[in-house]
Amino acid sequence: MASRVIMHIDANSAYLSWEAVHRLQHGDSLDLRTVPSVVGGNPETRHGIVLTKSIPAKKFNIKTGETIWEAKAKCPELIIVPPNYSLYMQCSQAFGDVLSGYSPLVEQYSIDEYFVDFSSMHWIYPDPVAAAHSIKNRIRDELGFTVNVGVSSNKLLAKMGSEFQKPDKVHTLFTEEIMEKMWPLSVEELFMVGRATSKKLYDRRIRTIGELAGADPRWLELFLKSHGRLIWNYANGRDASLVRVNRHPVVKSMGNSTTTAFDVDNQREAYLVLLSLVETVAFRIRAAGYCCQLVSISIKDNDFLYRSHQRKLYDPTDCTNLIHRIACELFDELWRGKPLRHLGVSAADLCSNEFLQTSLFDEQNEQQRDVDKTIDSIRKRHGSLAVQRASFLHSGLKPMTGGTGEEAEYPMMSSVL
DNA sequence: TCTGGGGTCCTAGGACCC
DNA sequence: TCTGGGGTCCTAGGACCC
Repeated sequence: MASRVIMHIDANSAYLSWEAVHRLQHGDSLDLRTVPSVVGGNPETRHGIVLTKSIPAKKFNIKTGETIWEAKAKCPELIIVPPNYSLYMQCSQAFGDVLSGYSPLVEQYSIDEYFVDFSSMHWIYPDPVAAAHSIKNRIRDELGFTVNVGVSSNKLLAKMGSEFQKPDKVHTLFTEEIMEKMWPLSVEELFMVGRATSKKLYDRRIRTIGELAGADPRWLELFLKSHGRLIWNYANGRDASLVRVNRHPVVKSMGNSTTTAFDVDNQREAYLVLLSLVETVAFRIRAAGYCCQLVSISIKDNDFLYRSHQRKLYDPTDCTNLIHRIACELFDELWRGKPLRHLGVSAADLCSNEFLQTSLFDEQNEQQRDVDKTIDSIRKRHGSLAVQRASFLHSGLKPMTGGTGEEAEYPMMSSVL
């Protein structure tokens, strides 16, 4: 088999770059990328973390995921802009459209990352590195933001390559370069080695990707189970996964969650928050033509203790009221009275709603489904606030919580490339 | 002045059936 | 009265990704 050519294209500081480009296009004179700045939430509503940072902000040691407050302490003149997800969806789309002009084999991996398979393109683009530069420059010149491109023979190595020096760079990481370019890096730089795994590895004197690659995989499996074998293969640059073109978004679950602006300490308020989450979740599963057969809720108390509870359903459903009723029952079984800062609802075990059995004596009757359908169509036409439940009036809560504004057209990344 | 929100996959333990 | 295994399903929690 001819060797494969895979590219991974990653937008540099995606949210922040897109925000910067958008502002420049709308007459702003300041380019956010040139000053210490972050895209982040609002601390007043307890959403205050850094989502993306500019490169000058990185020089102040500001990290993604830390609080706005910590970031400000490191850099008082830091500029903070709130996220605008529907803008990011559009940028992401435009990004993908450029890539589709190069190869039909394009896979969106997340909002700011794509894989492109160039294996069969060698007679159009005989030099993959030149093609990578062309992609990088075209996106920069036409869309106004920069990307990193990793070029290799599989997805894992291409992805690792795109992480090297940023921004606006092309890097290769072919098999013969692994030893020199990848093995000296610390283990936590390897895809799928996070905090917990890197601690276990460090405890056992494995600090670099090279040391992991040289370890005995059977020994790794003793304390990391199957994950040990996975990261050992990755450390050795082995990955046979394919660029999944036209992959039908086989979504496994749809959920929404929210950190409330204040602690929720009574059942009535909790039910209302759950309702606003279920409104969004149920709307999304109906819009995608699904029914769910598993409802789960999660809570986080004011000590950040996280717990969840779920229930399998006998009849699949996409009905707002029914899902909400189940969520409330699950809540009563789960909650032990501690004030809560976060609630979530998720619908899983999705199936098509095409042949949904309608039983006559439950909440899933024809009328109920018609009501949901009607409300959905009004919301699609006039926005999510066009119809809202009376229970939210004067509640201080949003009638629909969660979601990004637009439906994402791609599946979320999975742990296996 | 604390610490988001969207996902996927894996594991361990218990229930239940044969 | 006291004892098998194997298989599947369900649930809770944890790890990872962006």
